[in-house]
Amino acid sequence: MSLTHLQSFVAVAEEGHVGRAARRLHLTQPPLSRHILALEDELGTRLFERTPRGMRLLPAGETLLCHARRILADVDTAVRTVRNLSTRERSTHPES
Amino acid sequence: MSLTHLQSFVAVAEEGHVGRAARRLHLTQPPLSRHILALEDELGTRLFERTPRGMRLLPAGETLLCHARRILADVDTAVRTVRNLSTRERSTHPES
DNA sequence: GGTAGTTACGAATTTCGTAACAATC
DNA sequence: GATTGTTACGAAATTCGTAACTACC
Repeated sequence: MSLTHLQSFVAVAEEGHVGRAARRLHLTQPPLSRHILALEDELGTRLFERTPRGMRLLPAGETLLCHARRILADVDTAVRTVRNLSTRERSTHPES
Repeated sequence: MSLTHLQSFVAVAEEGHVGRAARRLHLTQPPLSRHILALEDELGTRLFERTPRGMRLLPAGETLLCHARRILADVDTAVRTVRNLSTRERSTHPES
């Protein structure tokens, strides 16, 4: 499980389409498809139903989507918090 | 930023020592040291103070530690939730 | 035949571990 | 000189993209 896999998963879930999600992520279809397959393999269950139109979330996928969004948002918050903290520290106590 | 980097960070923070953290993670010191340096580089700030005894958390590191623990716990929960869900599904609706 | 996802496979990138280095007691 | 973290660098593993394949209308 990696953040890259989770980002890929959310993009495919939101687009319902590997091709569009790949464009959105500036990737090609095959690696993105592999991310989803790896995730399904690791979790031991299918996350999407493959339809002729694209990908539709299955119940396990719906559940993962909630968790994935929260995790990715928390990572974003963590990065921005620590960055802001260090910026403020630098402007308050300049060292040079 | 990757989950591997966050795991490495938490281990070093808890052990206060790259060598011990490396043993705990079944890794050698250099890659682990690089994980911390990469994290510090990405966040634009030092996370640890290097002492002759080992590594001591700086304020930015304390902040990140809270976020990192929560993120890693959420990932663990997500994996276990989806896995349990699929196991229950399989025993309730056997397909073969 | 067009649209979708997947597999094969070689190239590029990343990440690892050994060895050597630097710094502090 | 012993203990700590870091840098150099070649080897191993991962991940990418192109091309070819499969499946469904």
